[in-house]
Amino acid sequence: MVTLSEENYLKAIYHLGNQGRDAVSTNAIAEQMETKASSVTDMIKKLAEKDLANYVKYQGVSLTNSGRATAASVIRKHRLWEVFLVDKLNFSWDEVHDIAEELEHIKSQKLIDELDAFLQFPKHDPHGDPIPDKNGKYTTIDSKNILEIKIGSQGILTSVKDSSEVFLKYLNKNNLALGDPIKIVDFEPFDDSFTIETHAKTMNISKHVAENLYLRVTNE
Amino acid sequence: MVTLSEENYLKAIYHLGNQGRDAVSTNAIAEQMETKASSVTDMIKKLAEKDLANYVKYQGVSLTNSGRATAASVIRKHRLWEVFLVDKLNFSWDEVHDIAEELEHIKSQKLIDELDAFLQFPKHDPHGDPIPDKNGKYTTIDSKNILEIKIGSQGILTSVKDSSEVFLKYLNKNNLALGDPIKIVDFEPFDDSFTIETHAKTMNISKHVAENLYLRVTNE
DNA sequence: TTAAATATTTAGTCTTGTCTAAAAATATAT
DNA sequence: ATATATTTTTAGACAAGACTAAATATTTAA
Repeated sequence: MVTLSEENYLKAIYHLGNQGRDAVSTNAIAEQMETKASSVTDMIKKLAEKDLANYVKYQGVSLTNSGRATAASVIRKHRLWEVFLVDKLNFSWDEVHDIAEELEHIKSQKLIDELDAFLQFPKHDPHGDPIPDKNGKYTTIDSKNILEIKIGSQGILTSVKDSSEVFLKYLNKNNLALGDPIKIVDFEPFDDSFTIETHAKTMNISKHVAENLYLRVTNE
Repeated sequence: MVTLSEENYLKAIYHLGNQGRDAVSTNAIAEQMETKASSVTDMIKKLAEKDLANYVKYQGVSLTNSGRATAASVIRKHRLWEVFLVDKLNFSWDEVHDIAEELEHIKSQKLIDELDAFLQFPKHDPHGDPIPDKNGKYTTIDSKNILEIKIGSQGILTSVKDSSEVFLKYLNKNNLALGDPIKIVDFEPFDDSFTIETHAKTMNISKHVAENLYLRVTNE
């Protein structure tokens, strides 16, 4: 039996270290989970005890196959519930994260299978993140963030890295949504900002915004 | 902030004592919640401290308006989620209770409002129990259990008192479902059993079954 | 290659919710 | 009306999960 708190730690380790394969530091987990390093050490020991994590003192932690499967399952549930909230219950993409954080811990295999079918087996959540299948596998779209794309290229906005409410509301305000075509028009070295063109509008975005927007490049 | 455990105690008190208005004994709560009387005493003190319950030592506990509203809200969520599981996700009525016990604690007013609308504002859950509205109010159907109904009367099965899996599976096996017309054909004083007629079939049911079936009498 | 800085772990404490065993109050029965 | 039984509360303990402060490793820099 995996507790709610253990599931949250597994998720953090999964996200921080290449799906939990790489060793992740105690401090990195503490920061991600907004908790103290000593609490992390305590929990890591419990995860190792349950064979969910590989732990060597002072050397960080990685996930076992079992831990990775559990983490992927929680993430699958989180993202499916997000799709449900947006597609069926009229939530917007900036409102769903916190509720999905609760729903992801509901324990029922049939529930998640039926929900998946009800939503017609979506492949991505409302922020463009891939939804793992029952075996934890998912296909990643070949997309790059704007910092990595050549000036003059065009692409389709496929996902956002930061899913926080404040960032998503910024995108709403500027009429940017997943699926929008975007062209990288210019780069300004003084402040590392970009000029992009979308729909009919041309706008300037900061480096901080640019690195959170991922495009599937269609035209370079 | 009301914790998950507090919500469960409020629900128990609500169910045991006329929507929490009557004083309920410590032992009754302990039995309902499958816990120990000493644990109940501890929790009751916390509920009283938070002004969710009225508590006088050795005299039982009842709910305050605030406690009653919280309990009704949890029950509302439980029953709406049950409708969701049955109507949208192909669950049968004997599979939904345990999952709804988890879902009822998800905290989001918008979630429950939107779910209610998505389900088209259902008035009853899959077991015929009424769903409280946003203010905790609900209308009860005028129904009676079979022990209270005259021999020869007919009615429609509107709800079941026991929602346990084992009882519901018994009803499934015997092709009894909410909405079915039922006629009380005979009573056998030797073992307090009843003969009932439903659809084309005549069957015998024990007293224990009879007292868990509620009918809206149509014809006496 | 040591000294200083940083990261991690340990030890001890706290809160929540539970438990057992004992004490106290209430209810029941002779 | 008093002894017995039952119910309820109290006292003390425990597990999970978190925290602070102190100790120990590891990393970085002079």
